[in-house]
This record gives sequence, structure tokens and C-alpha cells, in this order.
Amino acid sequence: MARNGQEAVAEAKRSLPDLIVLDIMMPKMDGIEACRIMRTMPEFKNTFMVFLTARSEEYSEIAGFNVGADDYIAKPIKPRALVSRINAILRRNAPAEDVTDNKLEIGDLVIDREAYLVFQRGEKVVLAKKEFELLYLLASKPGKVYTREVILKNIWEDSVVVTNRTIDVHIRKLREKLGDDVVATVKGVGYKFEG
Amino acid sequence: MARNGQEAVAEAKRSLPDLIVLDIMMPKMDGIEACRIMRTMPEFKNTFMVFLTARSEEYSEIAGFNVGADDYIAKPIKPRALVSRINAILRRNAPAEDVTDNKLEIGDLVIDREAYLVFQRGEKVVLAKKEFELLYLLASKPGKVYTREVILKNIWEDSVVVTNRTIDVHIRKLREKLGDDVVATVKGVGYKFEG
DNA sequence: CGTAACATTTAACAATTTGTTAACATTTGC
DNA sequence: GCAAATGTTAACAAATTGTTAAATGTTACG
Repeated sequence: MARNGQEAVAEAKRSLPDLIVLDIMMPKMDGIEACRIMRTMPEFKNTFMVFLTARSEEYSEIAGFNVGADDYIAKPIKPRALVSRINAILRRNAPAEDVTDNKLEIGDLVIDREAYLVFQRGEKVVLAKKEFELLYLLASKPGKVYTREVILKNIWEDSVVVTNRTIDVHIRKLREKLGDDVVATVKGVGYKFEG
Repeated sequence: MARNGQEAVAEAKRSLPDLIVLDIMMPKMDGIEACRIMRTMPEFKNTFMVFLTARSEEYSEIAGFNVGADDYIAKPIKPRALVSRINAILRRNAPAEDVTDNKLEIGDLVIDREAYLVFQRGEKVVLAKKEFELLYLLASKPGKVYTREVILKNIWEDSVVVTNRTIDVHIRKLREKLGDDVVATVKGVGYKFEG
């Protein structure tokens, strides 16, 4: 159980749960912000996020859904009721068949998150962890430009502070291994995957 | 997981499970009806059917048993408790001769969970318990990378606290006994079985 | 019960890989 | 052409894993 938004994001990245319950009034970073950030991360693509709040404010409700929440539960609620509500959410959102195979196939690349492997035209390419994460992030939404800031938030722990330019070096290594065409520079903005 | 009685029957016919848990209050066709129907089908002759219900009503209980249920579990019940209850039912109804052989054959290995034995190209290899568990876990999904955290959760009791690095030593012993190619390191992530 | 044999865990250090930075070169858009 | 942004390189720092040995637990057996 995380006590604030920052902890929530950190712990969620570590344990990758199927469902996250966010209290809107957590200190430091609130639940809405945590949700917004997690929604930009590919590993939470299939995670359900539910808001829990004491006040039934219109604002909270609207803001929560806008950042990608899947449901909304009003406090006070008895623990048992909360559990059954959560079960209901999981049930109604259960995938028909769970064939979720974390493979990403784009262009001449196959990115297998489970095996931590990348194949290019059938050839195995060995990437270091940060390189892999970077590629996976960009490739999870081909064409979308990721600013260095967003990339940092996604791939680095919150506590770690690194120069923006570090990303450039990792990009360079990706290009070295996969060819210059894989990642495109958008000057003044960031990088994007080229499908 | 089926969401109602009709689905339950359909899915059961498809997958022919050893045990079916029926919720009495499923919509459309309730669990009792599902049980009655399945009991008339020859393919479910040896299938155990267990009822799960929220209310401990006499009616449910009696009606359930009358249609051929094998046991009855009252809700609320914690998932873990449910699992152990189910295991108990399966165990006490286990056929005299357990012909289930949990043999895993991968590459030049044969991993026999029942006998706790590993053969490599026909040669018996003796592994300690932890080594065996570790190999079995990794081999159960070749290619998939297991983080140390996941490995710990799977092989060690929840109460036991051990250093991550303990795993490294067991990996080393596995490599010593089976060769370096069996388990691959994914730096920064974990280990995986190499098919 | 004690002991030997074995299994498990930890700690320490070495080896290796990966990540980061800084400096300088190059490119880009105005 | 100029300034800002990015590319490139290599040195250094940090993190991760490999390896070994010793300490601690556990089990089987006389």
C-alpha cells in the first residue's frame, strides 16, 4: 500500500498489478496526477485504475475520468463492499481470452517484452536495459513524439536525476544497433519511432 | 471464468475440467440449473462440482446436493482459503493411481516434478530442492525473463526473507551441474531458461 | 543425542556490463 | 552565418552479476 502518489507510481511500476485503487486526496502527488502519469506508460496499458474519494465532488469525478480512470467509488464504503465492487469491475472488464502476449510487431521489428528480446528481420539484436525500455516506449506508439521529459518520467525512477542529454546517447546506441531509420529526431521537441 | 450458467456449461464442455465451482446466484441460468444439466451429460461423469454461495440458505444447500453437487462452500471466503479448500476436495477425491505425470521435456532436459528428477540427454542429474524449484520455474516458460523478485515470490515462503543475491548462487549451481547454456542472464532484469 | 553430510544463505571481492557525463563536432532552422 | 539543438566519442562512475568461501540450517543415521 502506497501512502502517496509518488510511492504509488513507483510501487505500481515494480509490481504491475491488474488493478490500482487511487485515493484522490493522497498527499504530495495526488491520485489524479498519479493516474495521468501512469496512463502515459505502456506497462499500464491494461491496468484498471479506480478512484476512491471522500467527497462526491463533480470536479474530482470529471478530472478523474479525463486522465484515464476506469471507475469511481465514493467513500465512505465498507471494506467488504469495496472488495465486491472491485471484483465487479475486474469481472466486467475481464478480457474474453487472455492471449495478451507482450509482443510488439512493428515494421521489421519484433519487440518481446517478456523475453526482453528484439528481432530485426528475424535477426536477434541485443539491447541493454535502458536501450530496450527506450525502444519499447517509443515503439508502443509509433509516430508519437516523446519529449525528453516524458521519456525520463517513464524510464527513470523519480528519485534519479539525470541530464536530458543522457537520452541522446541512448538514442545513438539504438541507432547504432538498429539503424538510423528506427528513431527520428523532432528538433526542439523530442524523439519518435518511425513505423 | 464463466459469468453465467450458460457460459459455464459451454465452457465446461469445451475444456472438460476436473472440478467446477458454481456460483448459485449467477444470472440467466443459475448454478443449480447448470449443475443439473451437466450431470446429465456423460462427459461430466467424473467431474467434481462445488457450489459457492453468499447466503447459507437451507434451500440452496439441499437443492444443490440434490442435483449432484459434490461439495458446498459458503461465501464470503478469501481467495486463498478458496484455493486450499478446492485443493482439499481434489485431494480427497484423487483417484487411487495418480497418472498425472508432471514431466517437462525441454531441449535436452527432462524435468520430472513428481520424482524430483532431472535428466540431461538421458543422464540423471541430482539437484537440491531449491535448485530444482528454480529450474522448474524457469523451464515452465522458456524464454520468459523472471525477475529475482518474482522468483522469490514463487519459490520462497512469504515469511522467509532472503537476499536477492541468494538466487545468483543457486543459478551458479544450476550452471555448474547443467552447463552454462541452460540459464541466461538478462542484465538488470533477471534470468531466463534458454530453450 | 550427536555427528556427518548436505543444503542454504550470506558476505566479500572480482569481473563485467551498463549508464552518465562532459567535451567537442555537426547539423538545423531562422 | 549564427545560435540553439543534437550527434558523437570516450573517459569515468555506477550498477549488476559471477564466484568463492565461510557461516548457518537441516536431515539422516548410527
